[in-house]
Amino acid sequence: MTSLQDNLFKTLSDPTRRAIFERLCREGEQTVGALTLHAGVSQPAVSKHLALLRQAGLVRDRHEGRQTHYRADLTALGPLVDWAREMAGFWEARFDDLEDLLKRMDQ
Amino acid sequence: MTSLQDNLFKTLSDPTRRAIFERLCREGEQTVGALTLHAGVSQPAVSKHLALLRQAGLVRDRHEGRQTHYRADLTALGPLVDWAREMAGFWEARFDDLEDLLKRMDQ
DNA sequence: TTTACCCATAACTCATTGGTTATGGGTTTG
DNA sequence: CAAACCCATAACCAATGAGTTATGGGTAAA
Repeated sequence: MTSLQDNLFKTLSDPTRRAIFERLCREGEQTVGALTLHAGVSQPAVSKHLALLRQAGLVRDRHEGRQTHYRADLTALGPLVDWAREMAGFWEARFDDLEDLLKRMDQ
Repeated sequence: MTSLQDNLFKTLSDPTRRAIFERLCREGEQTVGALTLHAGVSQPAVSKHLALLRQAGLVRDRHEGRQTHYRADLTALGPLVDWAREMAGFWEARFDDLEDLLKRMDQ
């Protein structure tokens, strides 16, 4: 019964972890060390966050020598957007005044 | 420092709570009692979930006699969708930068 | 080879939180 | 008025999880 959204929401609900993901989105591939410099927590903490992000499919890792490079995988956000769209769909079927949200989602 | 997304992700990360929200999206306004029937947890648990959903702006309540009606407010999902779009935007921007750079290197 | 470095895992602590039962305020019903 | 009902809050408990320090495996550097 554990849905796809479960892992995504849980994984992104922690601010530190989400910040790591955001940084990977903004600045592209980063090593664990580089991420640790700006994370505000210890290196093991960063490693654990990265492991969870990887388990959720939000990042991929690449080993090069003694360092590991991580990069964001945006396609994993699909189910999240789909979920929001589905919820909006149910809602829109009943009422009609959220043009605002739908516009932002449809673009 | 606590962003808008913080509350949204945290609030939606619990499966029971998200199921309550989804039900309100699907079936419209519901009383606490009706929600409790399908929530699989006790009535106080449902009340606490609803309080958190309300705090996140995801639901609104309406008092009528001795029962309280809750309904979903989808506009609260806006920041979540915006965030996903922003992340995808960063990703595309980097990609464009790369293409731009490669193009300049070619000539 | 020895040393230094990068990262992941283990072991543990502490705070958070989702669950429970108990209870009370407010509202209908008998 | 009395009783039943709906919901929210209080108080408590157990599990989860995010953080730490310690450590080890693997790779580059001296």
